[in-house]
Amino acid sequence: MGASETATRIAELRRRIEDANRRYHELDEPDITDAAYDALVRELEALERAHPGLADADSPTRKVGALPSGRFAQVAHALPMLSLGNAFSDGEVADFVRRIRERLEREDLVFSAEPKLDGLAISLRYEDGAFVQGATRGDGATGEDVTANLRTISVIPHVLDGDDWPKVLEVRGEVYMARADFERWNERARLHGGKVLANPRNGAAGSLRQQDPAVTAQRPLSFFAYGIGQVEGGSLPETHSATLARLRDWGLPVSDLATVVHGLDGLLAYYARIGAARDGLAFDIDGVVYKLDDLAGQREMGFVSRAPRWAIAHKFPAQEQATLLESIEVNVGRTGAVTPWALMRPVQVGGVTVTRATLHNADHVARLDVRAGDTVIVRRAGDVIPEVVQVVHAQRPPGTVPWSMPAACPVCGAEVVREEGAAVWRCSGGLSCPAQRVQAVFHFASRRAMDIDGLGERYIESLAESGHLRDVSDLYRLTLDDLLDMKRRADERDGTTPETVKAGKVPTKWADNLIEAIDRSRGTTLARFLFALGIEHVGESTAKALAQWFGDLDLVRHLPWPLFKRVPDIGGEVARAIGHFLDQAGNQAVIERLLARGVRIRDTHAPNPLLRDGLDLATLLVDLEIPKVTAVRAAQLASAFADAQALLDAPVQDLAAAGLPAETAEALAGWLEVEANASLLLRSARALAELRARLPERGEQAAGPLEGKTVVLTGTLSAMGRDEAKDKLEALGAKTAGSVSKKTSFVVAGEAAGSKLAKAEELGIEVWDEARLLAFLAQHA
DNA sequence: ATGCCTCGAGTTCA
DNA sequence: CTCGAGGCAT
Repeated sequence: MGASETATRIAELRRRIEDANRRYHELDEPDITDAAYDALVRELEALERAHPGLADADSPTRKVGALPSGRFAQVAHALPMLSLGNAFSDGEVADFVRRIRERLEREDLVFSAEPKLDGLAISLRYEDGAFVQGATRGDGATGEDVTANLRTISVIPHVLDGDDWPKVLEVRGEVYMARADFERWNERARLHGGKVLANPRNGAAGSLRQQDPAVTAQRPLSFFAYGIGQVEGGSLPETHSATLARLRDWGLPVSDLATVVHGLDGLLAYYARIGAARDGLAFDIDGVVYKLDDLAGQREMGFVSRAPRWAIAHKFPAQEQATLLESIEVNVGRTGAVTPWALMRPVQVGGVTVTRATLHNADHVARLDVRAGDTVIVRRAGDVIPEVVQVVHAQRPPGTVPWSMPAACPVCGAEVVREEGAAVWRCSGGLSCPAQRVQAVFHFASRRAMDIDGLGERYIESLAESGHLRDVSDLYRLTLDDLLDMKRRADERDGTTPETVKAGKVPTKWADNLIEAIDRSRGTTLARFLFALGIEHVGESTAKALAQWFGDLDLVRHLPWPLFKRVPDIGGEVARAIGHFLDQAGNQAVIERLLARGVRIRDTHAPNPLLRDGLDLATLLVDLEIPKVTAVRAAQLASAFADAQALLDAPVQDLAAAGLPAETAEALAGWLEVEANASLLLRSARALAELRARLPERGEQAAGPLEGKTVVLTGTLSAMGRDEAKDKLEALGAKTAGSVSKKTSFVVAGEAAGSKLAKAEELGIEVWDEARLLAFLAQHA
């Protein structure tokens, strides 16, 4: 970089940092992430160090934070509130420790370590044990008087406990909003139209800045004390840790994660420990803070311009980062759902490189107002999946255009349509769309469906392109040659042909394995088979229910849709979707071919005798969803007519004679006149009779020990996988659910159980550890 | 009609 | 995991 370029860069950095300061402190609307801000400051500091001639007394590196906004009275801090230097790596922490060791000429250093809350730094002034004034940090020397607002925070004592406090005591600490409080607040705000807060930090800052303390009082704010400022007329202990203990004695909240550690190893171990616990903490933190514990040492170390030399903030890798959104593409899913996703310039977030993130649906894109060319903020929240949180509107380049859903499917060109009132847009191409076909096969082969190991999306695509795979039944007639041909094409297409293949050596082991995996999948269960078909609304759980209640593929595949409503948790929508799927000749043909090519269902059994209760004409009439025909009317009809045929043959006046109001009789007659309705009624009645005939006597089925129990699994089990545990519990009659509610019988918690365990404790639901589960399984094996 | 509670579907990276 | 939406009890 030349001298003039350096000067330009320095000016640019100063301008951007000042702008960010203004937004952060005065507007409570940060437009860049903390990590990006830190990076700017560090770059500027480095340049200024390297080019002392370009230093400037007005540079933001010489100030701490921005000037107060002026809406509150100003308060000069008796002792300045300083910020901390940052460390982003173990090396920087080691440098920090080394600097202290060298200056103090001491080997064994004792530090006080504590989490660094993501909130708002404030100072509380107590005189004669009474809270008299509270102020924000402001620029470090002068802050804003927010005493009235701070008084509304219940954990801040108005009067200190005990009587051994100094006459004047300034307590430094952080006002924050706990995550659960933040969530609860926003939930209510969305429901009842209050102010929705962007994140806990902004929530805390904004709440403390209210002109009306009554508004602040509504906000769920908390506080932790972490240090002291001015002290007069009394003395405090000579170590930081003892000072914290004293503050706690006086009734001030101090984080119980604050502790004393020894040397560099102690610091790094603390960092690792808090980092591991981070997601489970009740509040957001962005790092940990280390302070030399003895005050004599602190005094000896002193300060550099804007921070103490005896303390440092060790930051966690950012979980939020800004990056450039290069384009918005769309994906076509198994059901034809067209979902937009963001393609971004690679960025490190929470330790992994993120390049893509889902944008869910068109409404979501519109809500975020995100466009190609935007700078966006990406987050990896508690889980792994990255998410675009926010657009930095201030950094939008000119000439961007709002994104819109393409009118045609990018894969097959069919029209993209949206159902009335629905959120998702779908490709109308159905199975003639190659993308939907590929996804359908991928789903069929997936682990929870037919479990064909080794059949990935890339292979399926290639098989479909070359015409070897038109539908899932073709899987069962693939030959070794088909697979080798497919692989050759795929490698050519992607330019991934291995050198060994070019040299004439064609590996076939993988193909043998795949053929074997396909063959193994021929023996399957009814639940897996039904799930694998990919019927709309039929996921794993509904497929299991269908299998359990009907027990036989031949029965299921010829059942008219109203009969499916006899299964608990299947209503009109789902029943119709199943019926619609089965009504299509093409789908029946696929099932036929699957069976012809060797797929065998191994757990066929008689229908569940509990079905008996709903297998009558009255229930059928309700299930058919005939306009105006309620349960009461259906019962009247069922007792007045011998069977469905009799009902069908009845003239309107007979219907009325059965006790129906004229309006209902007419609606029913009109419905019966439609040919399709009449035949559905007859088909359903026949199916009902057949199903009835197949029902076994209501006998005492071997009820499992967990019959009627709903179990939720969470965390990692060591002795078995989650799926295995799930199967075993279900074999004993339990129902396994994905989330904890008051209906949950008990929760099995493995290692590192998270929110579900917390929820269980909150609801007072029984929790089993792995040992208890194993013991139970062993006992009932 | 309203408010749980579940299920289904789509999704990321190593 | 998170959203949206279906099922069902109230």
